[in-house]
Amino acid sequence: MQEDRKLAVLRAIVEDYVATQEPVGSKALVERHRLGVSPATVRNDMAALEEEGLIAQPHTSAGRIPTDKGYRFFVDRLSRLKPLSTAERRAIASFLEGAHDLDDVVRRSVRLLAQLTQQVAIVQYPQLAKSTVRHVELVALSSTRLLAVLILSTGRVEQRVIEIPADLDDELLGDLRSRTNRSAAGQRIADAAAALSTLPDEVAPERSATFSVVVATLVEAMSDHRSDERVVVGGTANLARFGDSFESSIRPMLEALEEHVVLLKLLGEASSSQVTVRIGREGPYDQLSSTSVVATGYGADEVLGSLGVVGPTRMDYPGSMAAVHAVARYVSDILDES
Amino acid sequence: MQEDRKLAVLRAIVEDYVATQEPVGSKALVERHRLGVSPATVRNDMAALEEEGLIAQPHTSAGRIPTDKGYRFFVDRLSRLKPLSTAERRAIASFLEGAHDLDDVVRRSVRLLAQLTQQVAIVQYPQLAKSTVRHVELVALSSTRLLAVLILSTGRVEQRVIEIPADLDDELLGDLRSRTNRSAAGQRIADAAAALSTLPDEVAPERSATFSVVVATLVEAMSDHRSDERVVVGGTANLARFGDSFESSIRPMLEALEEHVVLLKLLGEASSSQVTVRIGREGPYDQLSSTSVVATGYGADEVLGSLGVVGPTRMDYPGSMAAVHAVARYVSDILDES
DNA sequence: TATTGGCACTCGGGAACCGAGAGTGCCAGA
DNA sequence: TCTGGCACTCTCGGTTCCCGAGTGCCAATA
Repeated sequence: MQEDRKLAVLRAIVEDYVATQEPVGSKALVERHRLGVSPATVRNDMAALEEEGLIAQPHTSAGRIPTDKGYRFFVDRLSRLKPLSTAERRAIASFLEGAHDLDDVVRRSVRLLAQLTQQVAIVQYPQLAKSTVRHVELVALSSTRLLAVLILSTGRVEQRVIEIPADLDDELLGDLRSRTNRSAAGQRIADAAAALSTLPDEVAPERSATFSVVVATLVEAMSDHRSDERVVVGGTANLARFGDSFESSIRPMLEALEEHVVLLKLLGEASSSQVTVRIGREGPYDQLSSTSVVATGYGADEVLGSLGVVGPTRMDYPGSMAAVHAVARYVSDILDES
Repeated sequence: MQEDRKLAVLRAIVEDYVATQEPVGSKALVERHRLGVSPATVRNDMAALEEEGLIAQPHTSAGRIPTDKGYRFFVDRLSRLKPLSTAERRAIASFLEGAHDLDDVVRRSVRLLAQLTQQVAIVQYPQLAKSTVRHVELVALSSTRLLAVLILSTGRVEQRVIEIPADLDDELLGDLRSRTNRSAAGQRIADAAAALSTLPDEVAPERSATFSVVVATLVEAMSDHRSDERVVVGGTANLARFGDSFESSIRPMLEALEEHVVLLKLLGEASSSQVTVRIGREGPYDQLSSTSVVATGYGADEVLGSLGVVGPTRMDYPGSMAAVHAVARYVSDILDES
């Protein structure tokens, strides 16, 4: 038995099953793919593949379907790179071009990814910790209330309303503005927080309290881990195309999609800038046993956040990986230049 | 035949059907509700109600289910106000309390609404047109690029990157800042846009071009209708509880939920501050023939945006209406005070 | 006149049944 | 090592059949 033909059979099974969503039999296989051997031979190969746990049959008189392990093998060793068509590239570029806002970029990316892959797309907002502070703006709301706006390099904007223990006047406000900006602007979040913390000690005693409150709020905003949980989900309607059983597949997906923390974990496993794939039960989530995640990090120099798609294990891995990769690159570029 | 008993029967049918999701028969009805009459009598009433088109039977040997018209009647005339429990009120308050951001408020509201009603919740961002400008901030990115940040009273923040036709220096930047703020700050969006438009004519000729570009971008940002389409959806997982047929009910819902424009239309029909209900085919959307929308506007003095829930026609109207109403009030309060 | 018990009738849905067809494993021969 | 042949297995779709819930109608009754 030839080893490479056996692998060709595995590849053919994966491709056919992904395309048709039906168990594929030996006869259909030799007809569709020019394997140059008879169905009986293929059957032998299949038996061997099943022995190795790469494929399985749902019931005795049915064709074979790939197992998680089979998909994994396919992804790691068999899948050929599927370059995007120029039309697709153009679509990506033009789709993301008009974005003038971080929110815009994120929302468009999700949409785009969902459309390209025909699956559920997830995009995480750039993580706070990876940003630098671009500007701190303080706007007086009343004589004792202040709106602090934190503008970050990634385009994120955080705001907080602050109650001030003293009456605001223009001079105090100006002082707050210039000192906070001098400490924070241009710094990475962590450094900015550190620099800000020393501010209250550096000003006149009667202003120390006010500075303390403002600085505390800013620092809190900078280290708010909850806002790192921000993700956007799109293409949920593609769940409908799964054709899969509702109970076993779609319901848990919907539930997981609501749980942003779970999603982040799914994405987060893939925080490098390489495209990573989680297949079926490979993760710790039992309910998602029949779904796979294709994800990657984005960001020009360092990884700012992750994005990816979620779909049934039976999905077009090469296509999804290519799309995820391409979108991540475009997003990285956009964030870098703005 | 007593008219009011007939209506009691209708109410009982609606309540039972909503609770059990199964056609309700005459016998079950007299057992569960103390109607004080025999099943036969109820059957007569049912026949009359069916005659009037308020209920129907899915097939001959089944119980009755309410028609859209029946639900409408129930909502308009029969439903008793269902005040929220104090526990629920407390939950709302504490849930929304910690929000320090418009984004936060919106996201928490969706979640809350979805949780309270066990349905899909939709919250629209406050409309731009209804806001006033709180502050315009301009941050230099490089010597020819500028980040404009528009801070609005509702807490919305819009930003744009602007290419400047001249070199930026601190003095020019200061001039831009003070003039734009003098024109725009405190004004309603429409007025601010108008006031800004005259700016380029008021400055020294060599600055006019720069002012033009900045003003144009600001005005564009203020009148960007696309960003009025912003809505957030939550509780999609509750779709799974419909138990309803997937194809006929859930798929179109998922598709509609992706189409934010459609959602806005659904909400928008209800732009007053009263809770309005759209039942089944009452809207122009054929695919959503078996879903209802309970929505209302929020905002303290005027309506800033809408929020509501979407669910199967067979839903708990009194409960949903109460929840929508309550959440809208809380959101209004929060937006008002911040 | 409104209500009620009785009764025949309808019809959906689940259980049981059955046959066709796809696919397999195995074996003997090339 | 591959292939053709063959007996075997099991799912799936269609059909039939029966049970029971629920109805409509009617005659009797308060």
